[in-house]
Amino acid sequence: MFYDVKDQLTQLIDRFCNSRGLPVGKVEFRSIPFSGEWGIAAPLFPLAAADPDKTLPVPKKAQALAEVLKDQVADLPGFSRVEAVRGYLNLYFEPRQYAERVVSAVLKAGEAFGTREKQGKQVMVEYSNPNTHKPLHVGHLRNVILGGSVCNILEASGKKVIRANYIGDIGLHVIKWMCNYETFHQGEQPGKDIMRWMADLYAESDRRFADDPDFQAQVRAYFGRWDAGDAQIHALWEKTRGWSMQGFQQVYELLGEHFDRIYFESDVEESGKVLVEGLIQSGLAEDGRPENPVIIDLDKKLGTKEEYRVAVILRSDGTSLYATKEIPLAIMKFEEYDLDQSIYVIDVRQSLHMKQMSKVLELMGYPWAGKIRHLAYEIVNLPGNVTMSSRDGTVVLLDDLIREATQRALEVVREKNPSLDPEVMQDVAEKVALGAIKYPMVARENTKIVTFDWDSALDFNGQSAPYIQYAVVRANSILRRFNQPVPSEAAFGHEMLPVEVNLIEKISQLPDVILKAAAEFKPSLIATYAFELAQVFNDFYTQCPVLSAEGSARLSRVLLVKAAKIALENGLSTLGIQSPQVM
RNA sequence: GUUUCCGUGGCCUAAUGGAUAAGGCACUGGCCUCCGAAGCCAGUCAUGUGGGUUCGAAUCCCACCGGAAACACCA
Repeated sequence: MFYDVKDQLTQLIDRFCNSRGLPVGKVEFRSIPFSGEWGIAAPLFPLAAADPDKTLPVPKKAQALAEVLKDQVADLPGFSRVEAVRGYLNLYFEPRQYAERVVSAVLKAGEAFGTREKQGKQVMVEYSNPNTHKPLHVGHLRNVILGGSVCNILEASGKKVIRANYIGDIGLHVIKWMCNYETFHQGEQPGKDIMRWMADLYAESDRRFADDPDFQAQVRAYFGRWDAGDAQIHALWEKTRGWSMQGFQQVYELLGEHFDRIYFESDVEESGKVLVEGLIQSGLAEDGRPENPVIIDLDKKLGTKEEYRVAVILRSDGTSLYATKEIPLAIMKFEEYDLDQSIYVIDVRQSLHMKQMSKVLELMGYPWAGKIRHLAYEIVNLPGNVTMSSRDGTVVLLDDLIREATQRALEVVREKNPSLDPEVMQDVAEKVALGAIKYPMVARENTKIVTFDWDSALDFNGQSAPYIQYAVVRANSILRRFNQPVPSEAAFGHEMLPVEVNLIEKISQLPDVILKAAAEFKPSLIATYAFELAQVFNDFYTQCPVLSAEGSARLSRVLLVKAAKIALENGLSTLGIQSPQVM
């Protein structure tokens, strides 16, 4: 916030540098540690190091520069105090003015606080990418929450975002499911809980396929009929895929996710095969059929060594692969939309494939190939660094997790707040449970493995979404008791406590945090910020009376509480986490 | 073998190259006649190893150690 103040300062420092023959642009601002008093600091070491006059060591030179600059900036308006300490020029804001500016800006912007005007071209983010006929597990959750959150953050930073979902609706897993269904569950219909039903049948077909050679043979025959275009099987496929999509839709609604464009794997299979033929014609791809697959030897083409390896783009029997379909999909995206960036939220294990794909597109001559970006994230493991495996039955199904967490949250709400209306209770429990589940998925860096364990997933204390939500509820409680309309212009005439200043400072950081998170595709920055803001708010809450405050402090603090609540809610919402008003 | 990612207290995590490395969990002890105790306060404990770059390194570079992953027909 308050770039104008920083601009003024920068100009002043630049003029100073010019007059002294020092390089311009060496001075950046950061905040002063050890708060209590709000201000910005300029470390002068880079400037000191750039000074051609080397008679003084850098730290001493920095201190000398700070002292000279201190006098120059002494009469800038809006600052209460300037000091030169250990090579830093520290400027302390006039606290009242500062408080009024921050709080008024937040109250005025409301839900839009922290978001920027739309600017620039649109960005597509592909995420979620589930397979039909299969259950969703905690690994899928990280993808959905990370992808959705990145979309929210990009939107808040001013980008137009297209949310894309690429559905795996064909392949062996689908054939297995249908073959099992037709043989053992002919005519059955999904109940209300479609995902659970589909998942149970998938597990059953998977088990049969692994254990029963007869069933395996049956599935192979079934696959043959599918390939031959059997009308009955295709009709069943359409129907069962529809069930799966309905199930996904239920989950997305529960998670608060939506998509603007859905691509199906089946849509790009044929065009992929056609493209492969073209690649063979143009000499980029080598056709090794019938013994070997169709490949592109990228290292050979590029003269690199063990860097791009060999991309296999069509099986030796002519059937399609992952890579076969990725190429037409990427093209389709750029044909349909004028994109500034095409982002793929896909786990880190596919890094080489993503690298190969964008290189192939580049070699094919598409000028936009460089706009493709793989947003890699690490997988979700179990304690002891155990990978979840459906074969070992160690996967944690999303369904079970949500159910369990909601149940647990409901018990806690009932215990903490027994007088609530049962419907409100249920609503609160869902928001708390979903928040608790989502938060760990975005609270660590994308490249770090998330370890899932039931204890911490169901723990609503400490650094967690419920902790942050609780701060919102406390703030709301004060506002409810205040029970008067809150003006959007703040005035701070009273002597402020350090906790108040800290809170204001933290609130003011949200816009910058969002911009940084957007630039780096890191929701974790906001997750950390929101928690810290909640901590500072709790500090304020325990140390600073609001409704019982004397004189003008009362209204000022009410306004501050409102501003804090807005910042907390806006931070959470970019993470896809809702804020209950009571809990 | 090649490449990528990770390594911070007992466990998990944070820190635009900048000031005294910040939190959470767990553990121990305290705090509800006072705006909601899902909270607050207090206490013990940390940058894998060795070099280098820099005025300054958890952060950048090199080597090594430890863990994970990818590397021609699964996605």
